[in-house]
This record gives sequence, structure tokens and C-alpha cells, in this order.
Amino acid sequence: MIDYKLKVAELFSGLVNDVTMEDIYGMVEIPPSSQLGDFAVPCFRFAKVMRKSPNLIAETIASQIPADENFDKVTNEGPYVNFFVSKTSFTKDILTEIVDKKEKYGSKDIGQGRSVIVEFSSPNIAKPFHIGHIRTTIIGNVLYKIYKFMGFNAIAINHLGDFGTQFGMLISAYKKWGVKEDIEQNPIPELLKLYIRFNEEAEKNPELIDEARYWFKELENGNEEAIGLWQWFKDVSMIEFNRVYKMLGIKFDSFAGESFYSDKMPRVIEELIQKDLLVDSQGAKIVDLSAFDMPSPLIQKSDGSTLYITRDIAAAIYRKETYDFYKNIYVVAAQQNLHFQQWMKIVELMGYEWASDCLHVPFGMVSLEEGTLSTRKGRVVFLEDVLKKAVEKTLEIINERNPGLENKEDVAKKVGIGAVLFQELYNNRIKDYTFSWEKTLSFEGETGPYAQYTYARTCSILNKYGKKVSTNVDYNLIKDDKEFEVIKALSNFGEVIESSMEKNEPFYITRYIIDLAQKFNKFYNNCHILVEDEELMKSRVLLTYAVNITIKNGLDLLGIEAPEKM
RNA sequence: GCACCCUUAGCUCAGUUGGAUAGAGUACUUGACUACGAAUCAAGGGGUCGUGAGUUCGAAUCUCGCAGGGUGCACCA
Repeated sequence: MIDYKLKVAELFSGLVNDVTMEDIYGMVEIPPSSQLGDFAVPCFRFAKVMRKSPNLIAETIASQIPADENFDKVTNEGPYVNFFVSKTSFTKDILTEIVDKKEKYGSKDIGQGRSVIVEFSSPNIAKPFHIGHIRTTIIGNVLYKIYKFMGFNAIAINHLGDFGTQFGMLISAYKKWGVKEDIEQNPIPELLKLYIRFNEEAEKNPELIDEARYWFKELENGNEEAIGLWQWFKDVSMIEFNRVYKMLGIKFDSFAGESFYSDKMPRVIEELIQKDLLVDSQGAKIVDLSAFDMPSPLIQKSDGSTLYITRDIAAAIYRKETYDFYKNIYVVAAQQNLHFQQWMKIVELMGYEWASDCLHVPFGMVSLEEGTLSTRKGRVVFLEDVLKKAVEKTLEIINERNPGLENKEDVAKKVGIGAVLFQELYNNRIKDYTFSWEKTLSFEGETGPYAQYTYARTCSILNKYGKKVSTNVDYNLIKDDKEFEVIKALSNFGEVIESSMEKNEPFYITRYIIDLAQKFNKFYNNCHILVEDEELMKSRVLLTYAVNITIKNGLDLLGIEAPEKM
């Protein structure tokens, strides 16, 4: 595929002194309106050196660049030099590329097999998998897919919250009030009840906390009863979590959670002492980060046990040794910004040069209309319920609009869950939002179903056409403005994925799909595709096919399924 | 108290390294299914880009102050 920006830079360089081709390349932009061409270079910056007005410079340069096989004409609009691509060759270039690469269109081997770890989802065992977990789970999964698509050896790690004093509480609570059969029947809610009751009673009776600490220590020390209960809690929880992961189509390469690192803590403590980083403070041990304008984190409690931050340090070291990662990414809420800054700084101080390859990818909070999420206060919305309701609502719509559809339930699953995924991936990660049923269950406008509907529409056209799509068409026939808008959008796909990866922002892709779908729908409503004129039909079918491939690839990256009929 | 984040149309949000007239969706008003799928398309109104200054040929975008909202800051994770 031709890099038109590079062509622009090539033509431009040599006409301006003291500016390299790379400089020009970086300056090339897409004009706001296609009437101003397809690429443009602003000339303001040359004004000082050349001692002429930007308008005059642009005019002079434009007049010196002749039309060639890539550009029909080069003009100037005020201080900009505007390049108009040759539609025919541009169109042919893009469409043959897409059909040639198919499901690989948009990919690029940037990774060359290097490993990228994406840690995401990481729910707490024995607690509900609720709407608050949706962001890390979905965003993380998409980043994982993007890195894979771009040639990295991506590794999905679910850092389960399966360790800590809370399990001492659960063991203690179960021994007091637990009923085995209840938990077997209804694991998470029953375990949650125990957890809540324990916390309530502990407020009145603080000795319970000591008991919990005792049981957590026993767990760490390998007490059989404690381990048995803990393993049981974990097993029943995983069954529930896996049900949701299956609905979302998510798979992990590793479930090494917090407990996995419990035996790797002493080494970290020892190393910190050796490197003279650990300092006593009120009986506990900290690393002094005051020189870096950060609060100093507690590494080891006064009773000798370790904390969350110690485990993250141990995990990072383990991962470097095990996977030799090129990047180690954490998709975790923005509330933990400080935590990540702290431990990454500590790893740096320990002398590990790979500290700079660790990256926290934060995202904003989800709250409910009634207020912030609170498991203990019962202010939660279960993720599974959200997915189920979305599927139900979709089924209703199908029964209303397309009652004869085959595999209704299957399609409803794909569309309903797709709608939830799409919405989660539609905005900048960092924005907070309030969960609303109304918004989640609206399927018009910029939504997943819109993208899926457009895809189904292309399938339907290709199906009706019935023959194999050929790239041997008369590209001169693709000349309508609406068609060319589609072509230009198609050509951007690769760049969009790349910036999505660089910024770890899935929403670039989500927005791109909507943009492409909108442009295709405008074309569809403006031009009839399956026309009498064989040659014209072939060219338009080819365009439809290219859109079909590109939307599919985009949705695949987002982990959204695309039914051919809906 | 200190640190970080957010503020763009009634609502939800885009606006990539500063660049041409700040864009979508939604809601509202109106039009298009005897042409390839109306979960669609077309048209319309709607803006002191929180506020004040500064840098610049040029600021929604960069810098500083202020306001409003959020998050975090030692024995939880």
C-alpha cells in the first residue's frame, strides 16, 4: 500500500530550505473538508526563514509540483499546499490491499514476537463480579487482542484477588456461621453474606479482627484446614467468573493471582534490605520516597506480614524472569495511580532497568445513579445481569422487527453482548461514568448494533450478488463523492489501530468503525449497488466487500461478534 | 492540608504532535420503506469550548492563577 504522506513529503522536500523530509512528513495533515484536497501541508512555519508570507510560499510551492500518477493536482488554498490524490489509483491501491489481506487487513508486524503482558479483570474471589469490573475486563481484553494483531506475543494475566486478611475473615466467619450446602448452591451471595456479617460483628467486637489475622497467618503457614477452605472458596468462585468470561468471549493465559506470589515475598524483602532501601518506621518497614514527592509506602507490617504493594513488586520481578516482557501493562482503575507510581519507582530504585517497561493503564470510575458502588451496602449491579438483560432486550427487538430470523437466541446473544461491549469501548478510558440501564439498553445511533447492522447489510448485499467478488474492475467507475469518502475511511484503518495501540485506547477503533459504517450507509442510501450495468455493479460490490472485511476486522479486535443476519 | 484527574450543544461524548468554518450521537421538529435490510438515511434549530490572564502568525489543545466535580495520601486490596 502506498504511503501517500510519504509521497507528499518527497514532492515537498527540496522546495524548502533547512527542512528535512521527516519534518514535512510530520506536518502532513488531512484537510477538514475534501474540497480542500486529501492531504495538505501548512506553510506558516516557513515564513520566518523564507521571509515571505505563508500564502505566497504555499502558492510558489504548489506551482512547482506537477501532477503525477499519485496526485491529480496540487494547489494552494491560502497558506496551505493542498494535494488531491488520483482517485483511480488510490482506490485501486486500497481495495486490492484489503481483499488481498482479508482478516489480516490493518495488521502490521510491529511486535516481531516480543512479549507484552496485559494484566486485567482481576476480580476478588468470593465477591460478586459486578459492573465495576466491566472496564478492566473489557478494555484489557481488547488491548490484549490489539497487541496480538500487531505481531506481539500477548499474554493475558488475571491477577486474581485471592489472598489477604479478607480470607482470614471468611474462614473465621465460615467456621462460626457457615452452612456448606448453602454455599454450594449459591456460592458468591452466601460467601458475601458471611463477609458482610463478619465486618458488621467486628465493629462491635474488634477481637474478631485478630481472629481473622490469625486465620490468614495459618493460611500463609500452610494449615490444612485453612487451605482447604480457601481452595473451596476459590473453586466455587471461579465457576461463576468463568460463566461471565465465556459470555464475553474472554480467555486468559494465566490465573496467577496474589496467592501465587505469597512464597516470593521474602526474596523481595531481602533484596530491599540488601539494596538499602527498607527503612524502619513505627515498627513497620517502608521505602522512603519523599525525595520523589511521593508518600512513602508501607512494605511490611509491624507483625511481619506483607502487603499488596510487596506482591506487585514480586509479581513484576517474576514476570520479567518468566516472560522477559517488552511491555508489562496493568489495566487497573485510576484510583490506584499512586500505588503504581510508588511500586514502579521502587522497582526502578532496585536497579531494574525494565522498570520503565511497566505501564499502568488507568480508567475512570463507574458509579450508580444511587451513588458509588458498594458491595457491603448492597449497591451493586451484577455484570451477568447486565449481559442477560441486554440479550433479552435484543430478543424482543428481533421478535418485533425480524420474527422469521433463524437462530434468534444466538443472534440476540451476539448483538446484546456486543452492545454492552461497544458502549464500554466507545469513550476515552479516563472518563468516569454513571451506569444506566436506559443507556446500556439503547441500540440506536452510535452503538454496537449499528455497526453490526451495517455489517449484516453488507453481507446481505454480497449474498444477493451471489458471485465471487473480483478486484478486476474498472476503478474509474468509483468516482462518486460518497464512495470516495468510504475509500478514504478504509485507508485509515491501519493507522487507527496503531495509534490505538500506542495510546492503549480502544475507543479509537470503536469510533473508527462507526465512522466507516456511517460513510458506508450514506453511500448505500445514495447509490444503488446491485445495478443493471455489470461493470458498475462489480465496482460497487467490491467496495461493499472491502467495507465488510474492515468492519469485521474492527469488531473482532473489540471482541464483538458480527452475525450475518440480525 | 498535599498530589493527581475531569469540565466542549439540553443530555452522552469526539476533536491525534497547537492549524482552515469546533463535530457526532441522543432528544426535539420535519421528510424518505411497491429499489440491494427503516436497528437506516436526509433536512433543521441548538456553543462566551468552566473562568481570568499569558505564550504564539495562530489556542478547545501549551503555561500559570481561580472556580466546580472526582480520586488518592501507613499496618485493606
